[in-house]
Amino acid sequence: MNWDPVDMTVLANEQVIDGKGWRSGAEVERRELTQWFFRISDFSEELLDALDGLKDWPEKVRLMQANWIGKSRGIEVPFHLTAPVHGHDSLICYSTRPDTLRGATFLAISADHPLARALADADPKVAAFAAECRKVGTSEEALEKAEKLGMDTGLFARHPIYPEKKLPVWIGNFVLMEYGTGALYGCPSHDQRDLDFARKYDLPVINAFNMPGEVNQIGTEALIPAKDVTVDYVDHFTGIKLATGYEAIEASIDWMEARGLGTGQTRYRLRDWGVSRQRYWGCPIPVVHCATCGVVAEKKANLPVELPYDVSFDQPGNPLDRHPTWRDVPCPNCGAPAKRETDTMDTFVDSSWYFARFTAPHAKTPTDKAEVDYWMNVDQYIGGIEHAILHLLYSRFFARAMNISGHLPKKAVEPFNALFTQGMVTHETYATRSKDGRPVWHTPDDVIRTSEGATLKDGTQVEIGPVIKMSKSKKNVVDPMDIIARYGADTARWFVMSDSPPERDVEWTAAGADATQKHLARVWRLASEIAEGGDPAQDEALLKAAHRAIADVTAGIEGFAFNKAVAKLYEFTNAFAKSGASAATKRAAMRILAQLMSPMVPHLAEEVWRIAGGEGLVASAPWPKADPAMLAEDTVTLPIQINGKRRAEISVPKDMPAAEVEKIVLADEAVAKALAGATPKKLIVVPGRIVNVVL
RNA sequence: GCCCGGGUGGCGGAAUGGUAGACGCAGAGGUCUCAAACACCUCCGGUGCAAGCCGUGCGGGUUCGAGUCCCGCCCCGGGCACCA
Repeated sequence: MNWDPVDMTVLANEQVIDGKGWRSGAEVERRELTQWFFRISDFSEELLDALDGLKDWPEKVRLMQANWIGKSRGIEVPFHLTAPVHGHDSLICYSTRPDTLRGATFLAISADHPLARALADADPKVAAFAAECRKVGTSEEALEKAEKLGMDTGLFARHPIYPEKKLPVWIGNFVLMEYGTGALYGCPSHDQRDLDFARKYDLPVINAFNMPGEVNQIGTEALIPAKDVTVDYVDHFTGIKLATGYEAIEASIDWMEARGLGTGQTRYRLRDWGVSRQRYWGCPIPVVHCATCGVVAEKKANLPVELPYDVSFDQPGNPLDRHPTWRDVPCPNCGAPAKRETDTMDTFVDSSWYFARFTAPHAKTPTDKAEVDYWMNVDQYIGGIEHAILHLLYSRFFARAMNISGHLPKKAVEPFNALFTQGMVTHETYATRSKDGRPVWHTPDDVIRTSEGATLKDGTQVEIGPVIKMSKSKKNVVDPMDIIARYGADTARWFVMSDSPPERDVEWTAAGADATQKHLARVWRLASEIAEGGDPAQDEALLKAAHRAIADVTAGIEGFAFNKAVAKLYEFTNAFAKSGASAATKRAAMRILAQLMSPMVPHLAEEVWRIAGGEGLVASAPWPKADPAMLAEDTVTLPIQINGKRRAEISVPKDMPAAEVEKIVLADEAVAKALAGATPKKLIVVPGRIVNVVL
């Protein structure tokens, strides 16, 4: 945990700025606490495998989750110390690249490794270095970006394959106790981090392989080809010469296992889910600590344990720790005075199953069997991309756990059938400064923005900040109610849908809302002004446009491409406005337009539907179906390219044979001119698409 | 640092490897009007009198043809396990 030694409190990663506490400014330390975990790691393989079945999830989200779970094939190799130290006679190193063992030139252990701790107890210099290591925050980002530091322990271990080689043992701040075994062997030639470390501390660099036909001199860049690339191994212990990384890794594991030098392992990067929070806001952990019985689960009859209401937040730390009447309870087992667990659960716990609770929000039990059976799964889940990993992975885990505990049916272990990740709405930020220099944020409503800058209404200058996602804390929010109040809900909805694809971030602007209203007024006018008479010869063209619109708008809506659906509605409206078709056909076309618009502008659509002669409500009319016969085109326009550049175009019947198209192309003026009597080298006709003449 | 996205006119954006810029906004010109508003029409990537040339973040490559595929970069955003 991040520990603020001045405020005596645990800090979130977000509250650690440049290694210092956000309030106290004190240097933050990494501390270990006894904590509660959910054993999500038991589900690593299952959560990974099941990703393949999530057909209606974005590929990128499945990829991110797969990488997060991080399945890897590797080996545990004991390196024997030249002499036992503090009861340790070997260091077990984990590596995913056992094929590079030849290049191992040092060992590195985490500052939290048992051996490092034993050394620290005995040597203040090691203790000081370990303390230095712990000053780096707990986030993976902080650890990765921190300068790589090491301390030579003076110990040596023998190389398991080349026992004459003695490798120095270092403590490294980049070695994580949480991953692998907390110890690794450094192979600088084929790992950038190891190489940086080796160059810094002047450790040897030995190639385990070269690119075929080369002898690679390693400078400051490690040689790291992809694992499916064939490389040339140097004196490999298995006898392998040319092999891919994958082949050599498997051969190396087999070879090591056969000689009892190591054990093949399948590991996952996914760590258990630490749910303990030293805070008030979170679900209490229903556990009591008893001096005689130990850790005891609260009785079912006493569940749920509720948070106390009379709490004060006037000092840092967890108010539950300072709340005796809530904290001090009898042991559920023996009845002796005992203490409640005062850690609460991560609020991700709540978001991991709220959708299941929503199926029976008043049930006395977490879920109601009949209701979850009926309502689950979620057909379409919509959320921001920032939830791609944590929330969505925890929910998948939780659903499995709830299935095992009988709270969810088997069908709901993947709770979200389809996922759509929408982008974020962003806006500039506006700030003035308080007396002590801290920013005071202002909402866009209170700011007068010109091309030169921005001021408050009283003329005070305002700093313009970056365009970032709308958030209450930065006050860069715009209330959609303002647009609704000014233009009505139909215009507001159409406007919001019309421009940006929903998966993309959008910088909010109200510019264009006026134009949207004009367009909707135009539709209303077109519907009201359908005059009797008209030319039946134009009916077919209008109906074709209508069916084209049905097909395109439907595809747009189903594909979450609302902006494209709106564009097609504009096209159809324009075609309608130009059409001189008969009144009956125009009314039929207008009814189709009303239906297609109804998801976005339901109120207007009902009115238009009515005046165009629609029966009942447009909302209850069945969605129109495009007639394939109406979508077919008889002639197509083919662009003609000469050497890949568009030079002319011809209009031909849709299924004209390629040979006939060729004749027409060769007779074309522009082509004849370019050819100047010669025959083309190549003539490519892509039916219905394009023609390319290669000279 | 690592993983995942994205980068196309003045702007939002469109484009199964096949006419780059659909559709909309903004802008320019015009018709109507005493005038304006509304509405309607035309133009609208850059450059050039024109033919043409250039153009989808940058540099290479594959292909008859690349915004789209491949390799190497740059920039922006999301995530990195205690922001949720």
